[in-house]
Amino acid sequence: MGRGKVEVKRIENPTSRQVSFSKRRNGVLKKAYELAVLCDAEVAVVIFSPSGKAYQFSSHDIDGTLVRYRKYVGQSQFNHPLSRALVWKSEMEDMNRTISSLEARLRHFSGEDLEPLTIKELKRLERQLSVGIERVRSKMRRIISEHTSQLKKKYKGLQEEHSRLQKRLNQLKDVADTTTRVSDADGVSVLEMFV
Amino acid sequence: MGRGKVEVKRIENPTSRQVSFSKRRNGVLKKAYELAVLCDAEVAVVIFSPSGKAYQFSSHDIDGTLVRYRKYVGQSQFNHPLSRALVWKSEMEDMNRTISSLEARLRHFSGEDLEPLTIKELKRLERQLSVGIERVRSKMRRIISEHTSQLKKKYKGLQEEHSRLQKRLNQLKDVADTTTRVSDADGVSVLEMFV
DNA sequence: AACTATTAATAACT
DNA sequence: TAGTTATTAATAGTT
Repeated sequence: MGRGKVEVKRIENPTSRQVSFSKRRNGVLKKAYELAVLCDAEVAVVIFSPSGKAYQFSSHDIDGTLVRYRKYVGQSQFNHPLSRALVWKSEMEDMNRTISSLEARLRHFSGEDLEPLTIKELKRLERQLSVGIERVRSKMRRIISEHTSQLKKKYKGLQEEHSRLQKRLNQLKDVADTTTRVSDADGVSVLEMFV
Repeated sequence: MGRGKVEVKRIENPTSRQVSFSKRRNGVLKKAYELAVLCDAEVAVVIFSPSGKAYQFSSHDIDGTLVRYRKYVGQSQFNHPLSRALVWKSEMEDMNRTISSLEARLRHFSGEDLEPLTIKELKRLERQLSVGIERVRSKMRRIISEHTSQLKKKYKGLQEEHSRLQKRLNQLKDVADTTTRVSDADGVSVLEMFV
């Protein structure tokens, strides 16, 4: 149906190939449409050009047709959305179970929902709690003692500073007394010179 | 391309429709194949006959082509597997965060990983732990006291049974003594009759 | 993008 | 369902 028979193999000339793609693409889509209308069939066609542009025809909803096709060929493939969904679902159920169990243990640690526990489990729980509380208390003691020793250090520093200042003050007082005795006439307190 | 032009509308004659379906189906699949080979395109075709049978052509992996198509049209549809996957992913991340937080709280209750806690949080934790341990201990006391009172009850029952039996035994001894005194000649102990 | 010579598809019939 | 044929439809190469 052209000027000469064509061999079914890749057209090497890029221009010819592009032109043929346009023509034949329309041909396929039209044929698909006619098949669907004339013969009451459900048809879906997806075409990607070599440059990556997509073309599509579907007589019904394309997602519906593709889902129907997957159901038809069976859900055997592991990478299939449906089976993936099942895998995820089971993973989420797993996580939910983990969460429930963790929440139950937390409630037990708070002394709630103890009804289902046996005396043995209660003993174990008490042991864990007393270990826990002892660790928390020891941590608090350590923190408090660190705070305290820091305060002590600061206090000691201040004390030293204080005594240094006291000493300096006394020295100044001595100087002032002497100076006052020597020349009190000008009426200026030597102490005021140090304020 | 047949004996007379055909209007593009559903063929009413079921036989003709079935025959046309067969021929045109092959036509579409062949055209799709030629398009793919000649023009280096990626093509996927899915056809369902009115009776529900599926036919398919794809130049590459059909699932790959369909996934590529979905990516191409965008993940806008909410029911789309890809966007569903994203929703699931975020839900799972959420659950993972929940699990991590629960595990951290459990470790804190066990007195582990206390480093990041402030003194205020430590105090709160100690309070919770002491409430918890007090509840556990009270629960244990209740259970043990119930056990004890049950044992007491059983013991009392046994005691009563015991004294009843003692009494009965004494009565029998009395009878035996009397009988022995009356007729000891046949050498048979009356007691043995009660064994 | 339009034309046209030629091949391909297929409707009706067997 | 398959083969034949008359006829239309598709399209390769060209303008």
